[in-house]
Amino acid sequence: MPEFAEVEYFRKQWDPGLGKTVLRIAWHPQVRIFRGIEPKTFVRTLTGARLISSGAHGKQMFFRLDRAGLGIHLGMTGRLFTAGPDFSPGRHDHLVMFQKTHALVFSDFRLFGRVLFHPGPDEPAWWSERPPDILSPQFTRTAVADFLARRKGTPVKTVLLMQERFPGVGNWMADEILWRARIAPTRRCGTLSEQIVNILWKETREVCRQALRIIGKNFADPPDSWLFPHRWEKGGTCPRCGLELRREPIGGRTTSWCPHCQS
DNA sequence: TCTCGTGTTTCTTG
DNA sequence: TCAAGAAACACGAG
Repeated sequence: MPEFAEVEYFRKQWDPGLGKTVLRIAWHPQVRIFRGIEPKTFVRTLTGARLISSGAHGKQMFFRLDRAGLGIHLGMTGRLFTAGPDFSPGRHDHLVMFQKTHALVFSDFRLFGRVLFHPGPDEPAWWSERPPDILSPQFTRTAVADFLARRKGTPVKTVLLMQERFPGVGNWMADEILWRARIAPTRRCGTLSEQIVNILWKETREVCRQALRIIGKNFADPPDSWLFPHRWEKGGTCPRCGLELRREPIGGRTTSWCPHCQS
């Protein structure tokens, strides 16, 4: 579920814990989302640490504590929420940080999520070396054009899912962007004209901007004028031309698009 | 019982 | 060395 705007929504769910100390943690150390983390250091460092701030970049979140950095990726089914201090963790609640007034919970039943841990107050490389945010001035049309030019033979849908250039774009956002830009998801990057690449760049930013406004705030669904509400409906139709949408796997992901509008 | 999936990593092939 | 595609991961929902 979580892409760009949803990640921002989940990041804020731990806001009630900002400025407060972690009294104890409960976790499932054997679960694969914690791979690479040394259990003793993890528990010792987090216990007694204070949550300072949080940030989201693409699908990656970063929680800064006064003596450690905690990275969370939600994978397919991860979510963050806040519960009362007497919260009792369920089977899929793999990390709970208990504070005096709240419990900060990371839950993920499919275990495609990932927790990254960095003991120490400095920024770890996996956070400081992130690529330019799509809504930042560094996300230029030239950068996008260069990236596509190096992947001439790849379907454009597949390229939009590459996090090193399009951080935060996931399956539904990629489909939404291509639908707006009227580009068929199967098109190879090498066949896109400069003008089409410019439209793609512009719509990428536009979908991110609007998703953040609509979904990032309170997890509201995008309006009927978007492809989003129609993409999973059986016999779903294009909100622009009314003809039936096509659904097929492209680059290993289920893709919904309008063969009439997109070419 | 069987298929599918709003993601990433790793392996294989070219 | 790099690009492209496919498999693997885990489990609930329909």
